[in-house]
Amino acid sequence: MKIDDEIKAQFLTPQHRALVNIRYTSSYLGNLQNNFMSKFDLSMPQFNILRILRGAKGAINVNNVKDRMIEKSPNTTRLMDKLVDKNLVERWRCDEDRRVVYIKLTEDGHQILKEIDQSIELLTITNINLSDEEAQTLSNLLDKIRIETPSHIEI
Amino acid sequence: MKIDDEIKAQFLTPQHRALVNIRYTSSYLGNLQNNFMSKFDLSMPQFNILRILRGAKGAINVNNVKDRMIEKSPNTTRLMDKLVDKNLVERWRCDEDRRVVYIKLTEDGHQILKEIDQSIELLTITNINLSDEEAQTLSNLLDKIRIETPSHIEI
DNA sequence: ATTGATTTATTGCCTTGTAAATGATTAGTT
DNA sequence: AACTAATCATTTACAAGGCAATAAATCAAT
Repeated sequence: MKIDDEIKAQFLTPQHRALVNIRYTSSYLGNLQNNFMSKFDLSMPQFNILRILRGAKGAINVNNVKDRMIEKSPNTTRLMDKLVDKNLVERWRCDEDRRVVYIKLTEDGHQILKEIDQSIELLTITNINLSDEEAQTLSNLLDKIRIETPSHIEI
Repeated sequence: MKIDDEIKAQFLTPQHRALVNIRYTSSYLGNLQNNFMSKFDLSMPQFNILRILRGAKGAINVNNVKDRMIEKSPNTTRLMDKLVDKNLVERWRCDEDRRVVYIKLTEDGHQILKEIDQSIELLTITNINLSDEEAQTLSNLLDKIRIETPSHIEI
């Protein structure tokens, strides 16, 4: 459905419509993702951490995980707490630098990733139904929005 | 910055990149909005409710407000709780149908909206730096994503 | 060697989003 | 009239994002 019909609002400009559309579509896609992940008793952010750890092929520290998610570190710690509770990851303090905490997948963690891989629907949470060209255009426009943020707004 | 540089991840397809970009840009824009609104001791969702009430030009019920935000009613109630605490809106139960709750702006509510209007930066939270054509293209692509969600995913 | 700054990770607190259950009221059906 | 269903709003419970503050360890510089 077009954004104008889904939200009972009149947009003053195409820019305004696009902005609301970004927020709305993002939330829509996030819901799809979480909905899918709930079958595995995971949230999408939790799944992301698991994937990052698998990609790392071994133990990495919390900062490395944080860098690969675009989130504030407090959240990373808390998400990992839950994965530890579920026995999907292991966490321990580094001996050389005792500020650092290492983290890696457990066997259970590897196992659940395998199960998720086997689910065909995984496609639907890492893909969208656009052609290569359309997807590229979309990414470029989004990049442009972030690049051209007015300088008087400090982030 | 391009999404590939902001997120230290390699994307397998343009579709995957676009999907992450939507989520990322949405969060980026949401932060800008909340950052701006914090000057008025408001969050963006709270501001949205105030604008909806102004648009309604009088008292409307909670369901009407909910319809204009694409959100679950529990949240609407809670957001309104906070606006009541700040004395920006008024709330009372309907006499004809005692299930219904009406809500409207107070004088303080009108006042704060005026202040926000006068702030030039408001432009930056309802606009993005794209041309009309670009914004239209973006909206069309986002609409398309939502339309073409695979049917085996129930939302 | 000690002080001060920086880094790493965590905790606390607040707001939002979502799902499920509940309460209260009204509408509809037999 | 009585029973059931539907509607409206709220409460409860939990997950997640964000900011600020903190603890602990390390680095750096005098």
